[in-house]
Amino acid sequence: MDPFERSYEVVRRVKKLKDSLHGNMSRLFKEGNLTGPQGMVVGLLFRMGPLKISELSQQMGLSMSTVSGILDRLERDNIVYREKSETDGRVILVKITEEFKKNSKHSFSNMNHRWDKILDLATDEEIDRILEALDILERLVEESRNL
Amino acid sequence: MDPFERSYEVVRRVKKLKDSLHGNMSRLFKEGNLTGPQGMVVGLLFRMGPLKISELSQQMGLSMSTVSGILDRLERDNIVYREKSETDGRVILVKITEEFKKNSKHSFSNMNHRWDKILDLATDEEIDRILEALDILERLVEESRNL
DNA sequence: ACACGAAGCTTCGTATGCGAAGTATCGTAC
DNA sequence: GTACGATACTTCGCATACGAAGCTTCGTGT
Repeated sequence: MDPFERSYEVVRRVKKLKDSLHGNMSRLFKEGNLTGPQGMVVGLLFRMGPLKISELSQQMGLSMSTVSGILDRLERDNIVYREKSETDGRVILVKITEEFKKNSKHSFSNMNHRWDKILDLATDEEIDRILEALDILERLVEESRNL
Repeated sequence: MDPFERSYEVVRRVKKLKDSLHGNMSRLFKEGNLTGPQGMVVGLLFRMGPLKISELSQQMGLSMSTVSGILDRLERDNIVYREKSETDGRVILVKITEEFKKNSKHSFSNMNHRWDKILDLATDEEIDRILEALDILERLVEESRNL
């Protein structure tokens, strides 16, 4: 395989992998009429309690402006709401509405549980190999930035 | 690490990796005022000659509707153009404009060359480990679809 | 007190990205 | 030769996604 093909092959596979993970997540959350990112927000809030926008942004690896848009739609559908922090007027705390909490806590934790299972299918050794390979790839991409 | 953390860790890392690759590509192409996907289209056309929309779609792992939009913008900027196939009226052939070819062929092949180099930094053994890990992950995601 | 940079969000413009529905053309069965 | 399913694209509606610019609030220095 020449370098061109090899590079594209890896990029394609990484993309496909990310798509599969994303698609998997989306499919899980779809039962609750949530998209992947929306489900991730709600999952984080269920698990960690109220979060700042910046914390959500950091946890999800997305820019604040993107998170802001996702929250707009979640708020529109009455799933979460924004609340100004009392201690710092700049900060917005995102919380799950009581209504959604009441209606969806059970089914949602169920979804999350199934999501957790995804990697349970792997042996510890396989997990190690995966993380190692991700390390290598990350390093390569990092190094290549200086070419 | 509990299962939740482990799953999210892998997802985050895969996403970060895909972002790095994508960002790297975008940075390279930015010199020619092209976004990542746009650069990929032009790169494929330079390398393989005129292509059908469906072929581009398949090569890039994107839906036809997405490719169609990318082509709209490339056409707007006079970088590529659509041409109806003579043998099959349904088929559209995408070609690079002479203008862009003349102005950008050199710098573009330069970009592509640097892109090729990204994985040259890896040893063959590392490449093998990467592809193996990607295999494992793909298999896991595939299997977990039936949970 | 007040000026002023920094921090936290939102808004805006643009580019992806997808699936569903629509359009045009091709092949084929009849 | 014509009806009709299949194929190749486009269009539409929506949800991400980002960076740049704007707004408000906080801290700090004076």
